[in-house]
Parts: sequence; structure tokens; C-alpha cells
Amino acid sequence: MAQKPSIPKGTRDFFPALMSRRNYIFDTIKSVFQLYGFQPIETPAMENLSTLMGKYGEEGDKLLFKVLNSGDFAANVPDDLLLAKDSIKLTNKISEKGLRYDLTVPFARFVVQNRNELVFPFKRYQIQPVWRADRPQKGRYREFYQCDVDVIGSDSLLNEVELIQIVAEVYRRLKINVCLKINNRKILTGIAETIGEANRIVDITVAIDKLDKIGLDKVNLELEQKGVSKEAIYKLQPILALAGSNSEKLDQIEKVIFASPTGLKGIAEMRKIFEYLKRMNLNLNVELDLTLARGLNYYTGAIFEVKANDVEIGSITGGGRYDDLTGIFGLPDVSGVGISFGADRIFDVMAQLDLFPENTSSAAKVFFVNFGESEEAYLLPVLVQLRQEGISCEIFPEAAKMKKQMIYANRKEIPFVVLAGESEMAEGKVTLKNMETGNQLLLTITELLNELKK
RNA sequence: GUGGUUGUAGCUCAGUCGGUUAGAGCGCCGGAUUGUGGUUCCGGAGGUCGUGGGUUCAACCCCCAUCAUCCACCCCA
Repeated sequence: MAQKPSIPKGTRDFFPALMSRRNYIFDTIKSVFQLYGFQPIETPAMENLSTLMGKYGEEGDKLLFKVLNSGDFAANVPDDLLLAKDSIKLTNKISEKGLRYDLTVPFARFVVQNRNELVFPFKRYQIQPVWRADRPQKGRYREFYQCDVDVIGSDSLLNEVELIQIVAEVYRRLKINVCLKINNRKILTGIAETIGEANRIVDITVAIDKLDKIGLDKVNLELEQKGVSKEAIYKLQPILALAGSNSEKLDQIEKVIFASPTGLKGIAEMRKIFEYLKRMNLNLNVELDLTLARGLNYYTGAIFEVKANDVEIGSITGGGRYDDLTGIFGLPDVSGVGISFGADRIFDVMAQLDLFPENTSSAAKVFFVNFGESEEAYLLPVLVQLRQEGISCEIFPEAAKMKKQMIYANRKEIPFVVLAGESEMAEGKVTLKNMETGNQLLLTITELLNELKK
């Protein structure tokens, strides 16, 4: 038992029944993406570490899975470096590739690298696994899928609005009750400037992001511990307590951060987005949440986060505007905006709320019982005919006991079973059994086809 | 990276004060039923009690270590 094979922690195997439900999620998301004119791309599982490092903050670098150089990777490492036991420096010598941590950074690299072949604004979607060397826990895996949609090469806020529409449509189709929270990094910058802590914006946003989780007192405590001045924290209080409708909140915050041009720009952006949304007749609760921060520090404009209303699981979709992601790779002044659906968390939510439709099974529609060689010869052409008609079917590969074959069909949840032995063959017919009702019909092959096409 | 939880059959879990042959339910296999699954009845297989050490006449049970697991923090989808 101890020797049973296993998989690395934080990874999972997916059974057929799970796969068909996962594919239901992927297919839904994919078709909505396509509805808005986004096209798929894929990038390699591995990227050069130089592409990945430094893009996710210090914490993120630690969570990158590094891939050992091939060959005799230790041979060229100087002795003093080995003895120094400095993991970071040693890593630089023995590893130059890593597994991707998200889809956005590889996408930025993709855009810069292939800029001459792309049509801008470039609208792409990408559904692939990413890897993080995090410690796994509830709703957190080391290998999980992201479903990203991004538009790059356009400043227009219409892109933000389109992404919000996509969120609304995806969750409408999946029947998940969600709330979309939206904020703007420029407003956060404005706040930081106004309270006199402009260079602490990351600390401030990370702390206030936790407001609804740990409460006001603990947020203030954390700000204090991070070295934010008492005066600044005091000035921050009314901002954290803002309430009212989205436009009321914007009006209030505007009065506070009027001296910050960046902050005002953020407010103008948000007003424009809400104005657009009003015209879209959106069936989604969009809430301006000034405490929403999101960790990734490449965001520069609007930021989004989606939470399921009926399940405690953290955010299931997130994203935002990033003005300078491609700048790091040598292509400045190309703005992009995108969001990422966390398929695995969406799966957990749907499983918990039992939202999957009944008929997601990937099993064949018809099962043929195998009675022996002559029956096989009689049935094989029928299988060919069914498949030509697009009806999925299979025959048991050996003439096993009928009970065993029926159990097989039952466990695979195949809805129809065809039986054809001596008596049926004599009449040129087959018996079709409906596995759910137990009813049986004696049919000719033509009748069988018609029956199954219903 | 920090703190905690739990490891007994394929799965979920009992297991008394440390005591001789470690149990249940579900699942699996076979039969009742040689051309009929999902219900029922009967029978059967399956365990180095996570691993290594220690205490003891004796350890699933106590101690130490180790590995795995799950949960929380950090961070995040």
C-alpha cells in the first residue's frame, strides 16, 4: 500500500465523468469568447525563466516551478557557488526554463515576439494549465487551468465593457450566481497620493484588499506594521467606509482625491464604463469596490474580480487593464486588458451547487452485446452504419457473459443496448433495449436507425 | 515559507484500560438467474494498522523521527 503509485501534491487525475463536466465548462467559456470575436492561441508549458522572473513580485518568483537544464547541469557550476548554498544564485546556473505561472505574461511575450504578424487590436483567448509551487489547500492547486481573454493594442474602455459582458454571459450560461467587483488602480494611486504615501501603494492595496475578510481594525494594524504613517491611516478611514451606489461612491471619492490627476483620471474611466454598461442591459451585479486591489502589480487601470454568491471559495474570475506589460519585453505603449476564468474553482462551485446538466456524459449512445463470431459478423456493418449517421456506438470486444456485458453498459451509462443472437439474425432484425425504461423493441436495421435518430 | 490536523481494506470510517484471531458499511468478485444491467438473497477475496526507530513480557493504541494528507496564514484562480 505504501508503494502505491501517486501523483505530485496539488495535482489531480480526471476520470471520464469528470472530464465531460470539465469540458462542459470549457466549451461554454470558449463559445462565449468566440461570440465576441476572440480567437484561440496556445503557448508552451515552459517559458524561459528570464521571461517569467520578476513579473509576479518577489513572492511569485518563489512560486515558479523551475526546470532543470538538460545534460550534466552541475558540471559547470563553480565550486564556491555550490558551497555557498545560495539557492537563487545556484538556480540561475542550473535552470533557465520554468513552467508558466499564468497565461498573461506568456501572452505579452507572444505579442512582442510576433508583433509583425498580428492584427491589432489583437483579441485572443487561451485555455491552458498553469503551475504554481504553492502549498495546496481548499480551492488551490499546483496545476490548474486558466481561461484567459485579452485584447491588446487598444485603450478603449469598450474593451473593459465587453469583458464584463462576457463574464455576465458565461455565468448566465453556467447558471452560477455571481457578483462582479470592479475598481481602478488609478483611483488607488490617487488615494495613496492623497494620504501622502504614494510610494507605498502596493502595501496599502494589499492591506485594504483584505477589508471584508479580516475587518477594519486588522487592516489598520497591518498598514501600521507595514510602516504606513498614522496620519495616512487616519486619512484613509473615510475612504474605506464609503457606501452607496456606484456613482455615489465615485462622487464621494472624487471630493477626497481631487488633487490627484491620476486619481481623477481613474474616476473618469469608471464613470465611462458605468455609462457604457447602462446601455448594455446587463443582467449582472457590478459593484464598485474601492477596497478591491488584486495582487498582480502589472495592473494600471480597471481591475475586476468575480465571486460566487452561494459558495465560499475566493475569486473565480479576475483581471484588469495593464498599460505596460509588453514594455518589459521591449514594446512600449501597447495597452491591454484581460480577464481570467478559473476553471477549476468554477468546477468546484458547480459541483457544490449541483449545477451540471444531466447529459454531459461522453459515453457512447449505443452498446452492442457480443454473442460470438457469427453475431459479430452480422452486427459490425450495423455499427459502421450507425457511425456514418453520427451515432456513437461500441461493441464489446469479446463474447463475454451477457451479464458482464450488461453491467459494462450500465456502468458506462450507455442509454441503449442492441442484442442480436440467433433468433434476431434469422429474422434479419435486432433487439433494441432502452436501459432506462427497460423496454425492448424488435426492429429491422432501418427501423433501428430511425429509432436512434429520434 | 509559518502554524495546526489526520494517516487502519479500493472508498468512508469504528477499534474499549496496551492483551492473544483488527471490524462495519459501501464497493469489488462469484453464485441464485447458461439471452438481460440498475432492486433482492447467498457466498468470497482483500490489511506489513503510512514508514523507521524506541518503551514494554506484549503496541493499531504510548514516545521520538520521518513521509504523506488536509486545513489556516502568506499569496492567489
